[in-house]
Amino acid sequence: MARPLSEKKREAILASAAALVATQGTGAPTARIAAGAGVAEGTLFTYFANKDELLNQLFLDIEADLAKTMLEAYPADAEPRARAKYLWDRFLDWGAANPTRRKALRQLKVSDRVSKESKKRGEALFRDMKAKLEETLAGHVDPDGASFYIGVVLDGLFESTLEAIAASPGDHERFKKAGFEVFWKGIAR
Amino acid sequence: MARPLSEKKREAILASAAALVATQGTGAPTARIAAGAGVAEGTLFTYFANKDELLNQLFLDIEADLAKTMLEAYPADAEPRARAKYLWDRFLDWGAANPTRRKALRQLKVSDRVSKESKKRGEALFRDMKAKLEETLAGHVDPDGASFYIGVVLDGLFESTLEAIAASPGDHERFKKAGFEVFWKGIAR
Amino acid sequence: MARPLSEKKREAILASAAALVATQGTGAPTARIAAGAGVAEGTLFTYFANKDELLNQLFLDIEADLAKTMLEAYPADAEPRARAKYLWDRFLDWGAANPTRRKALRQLKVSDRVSKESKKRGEALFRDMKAKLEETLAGHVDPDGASFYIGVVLDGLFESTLEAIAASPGDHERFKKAGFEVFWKGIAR
Amino acid sequence: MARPLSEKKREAILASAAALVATQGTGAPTARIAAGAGVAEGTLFTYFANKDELLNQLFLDIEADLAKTMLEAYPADAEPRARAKYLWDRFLDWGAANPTRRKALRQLKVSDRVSKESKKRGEALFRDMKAKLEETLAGHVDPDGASFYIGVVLDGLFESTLEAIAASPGDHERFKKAGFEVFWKGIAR
DNA sequence: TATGAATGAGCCTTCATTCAT
DNA sequence: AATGAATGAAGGCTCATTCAT
Repeated sequence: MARPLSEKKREAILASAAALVATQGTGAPTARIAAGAGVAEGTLFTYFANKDELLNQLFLDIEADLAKTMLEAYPADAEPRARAKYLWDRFLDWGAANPTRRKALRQLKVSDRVSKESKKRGEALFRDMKAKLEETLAGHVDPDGASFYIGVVLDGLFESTLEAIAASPGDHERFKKAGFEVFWKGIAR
Repeated sequence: MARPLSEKKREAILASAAALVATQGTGAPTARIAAGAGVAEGTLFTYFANKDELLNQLFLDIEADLAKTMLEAYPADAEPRARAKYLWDRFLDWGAANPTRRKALRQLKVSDRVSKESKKRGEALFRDMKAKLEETLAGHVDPDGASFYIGVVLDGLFESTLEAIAASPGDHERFKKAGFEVFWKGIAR
Repeated sequence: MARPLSEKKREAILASAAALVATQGTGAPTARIAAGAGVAEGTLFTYFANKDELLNQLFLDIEADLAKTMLEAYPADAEPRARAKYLWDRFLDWGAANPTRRKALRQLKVSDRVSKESKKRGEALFRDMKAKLEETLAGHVDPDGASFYIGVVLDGLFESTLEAIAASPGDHERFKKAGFEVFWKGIAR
Repeated sequence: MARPLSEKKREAILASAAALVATQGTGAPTARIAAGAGVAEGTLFTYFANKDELLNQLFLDIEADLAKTMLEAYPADAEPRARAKYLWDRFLDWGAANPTRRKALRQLKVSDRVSKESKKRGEALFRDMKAKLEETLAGHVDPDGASFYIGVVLDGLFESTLEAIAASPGDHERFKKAGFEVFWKGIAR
């Protein structure tokens, strides 16, 4: 190989794809994605075999980013509520700080161009976190349906709360706090 | 009139659109939608001026269906918890009974081809129901942020619970009940 | 036949066709022509077998109108110049009074949807007039190429002069007079 | 650059467009134009943003060609009649030599797909020529309405004469000469 | 490797014409 | 005869992907 693939370009393409998928959905043209990344149309295909691969990689890239963010500096020794609150806050702050990636993720989640395989790999990234959370909540939750609460409810509340924050940014802190309360009280035994 | 526009055909087109949008998103070809409805390609455009109008009408059609379902036979005289439970159950049963329309709605909600105007009109359909719910909950919820709880949280929990039911239909009743508990406890004062 | 074809409707269709062909060319949709005539889309086809026939009939209709206008009240006994001037003036006044039909005619003349047969029949309508004109000019024109002068030059000057009048209506009379002078002097022996 | 836009292809597309517009008008399908130029359907749109732009460029291309032809080797020192005759002959010879482009021009002139802006730019190409002609004719024409004579009459006679030549090619030289005589005598003071 | 012109399948939409009412 | 919904071929244009440079 004369020149190795440039990681910088790969990232630029993913970033451009995120921005366009966020606003236009998966129908965003590869030509426009390439232009947004400052590379030629054809170059996109030296980094991603085809559009579907780009979309799947983008999905995994965002999921990995989110998962990494959530587990960073996790206060393993704090009391349960504080640990849960920590995850919740990280979650929310990431969403508020990355509106584009969050919107792109929302589109990718409903697209059948993201394969089941990718979705499974995406979930796997959160497995560790979920395990930690389950541990944390062991003494707190209503045991009837614990995994349902954790996986699904949290996700739903997260999405909704971010939506509310996006619509009314001034209430960021208030919604963040209130949302957690709903979660905490809702799952209580 | 030579031949009146057939309500049956209009509905067939909307049904076909729902089915295809559910699986392929708003990129589903009009030709395929027409074929699915058993009409000629051109006929679609005598019922809907263009694809965007079809998509917007589909959105409103589904929202109206859902709103109507929820308010039918509302037990205005029951005690608060029962009234809230009634809405929750209707919501969920509709979703479980109409997986295609629900998936289509999910796609339409993240599409920018559905206009803000349509989204506003969609919300209006639920205004009455939300008013009823707020009344119902007046004595129960934490007054700090009641509207946030009701509008957003309910929606998020609903979506998540349906997702969970879709993934594991056997747990329909269990998830339905558990989801409501989260909601009810979560928002309690 | 239950009801005979209505001459009034036929004319309305031709008038609407003239207006639309004038501005949009022969690509004007039959549906729009029908609407402009106040009849249903399908009705157009009970009066004209198809679009080409409509276009050809329109062509002949306009040519016949023009031919008739020119020969009405022809001063057969006046002196040559006056007779020629008479034709010229009629020609021009018709054009100025019927800008829509004139523009439509211009479009139809360059369209291959008007058959050669129709064009021949159109010319035939002017044969008589041309004969009269040739007689009139017999003593005046340069005999070398008389028919060329009469048919072609007159037409060209006519078209150009009308164009000039359309662009600057205030100069109607001036252009009418000047145009004739060019013709008269130009063809002089 | 990967592959520069090929001037040869651009010209092939324009030539194919001229041929098809000449016979079928501006309704000629882009697919057929592309095929006639030996390129893929899509390629046409890398050279021209859309059909209207192709049509406008074609119009300007032909006008520029004609304008250039007329001013080449202009005998600025000859006597007035000779200079006028020179322009007339060039005009006519171009038309006779380029029947396709002339017919296409005729279609484009009556089409509303050629913008006013393009028509204005087309006229500008002849401004210089017209100025030269006016100078030439200064001592010859009837001063009352000189610009009317020159701009409009010449154009009309030109068009008519070419039409006559096209219909009867054997008379080319005769019509060329006769047409000029009409012009020269017609505009004389 | 990077570029962007070239390709042609596929999409949305229009429209002349037919036909049920 | 009149209507206008129904039809499907055709048109303009987009776009993922290929490939010459």
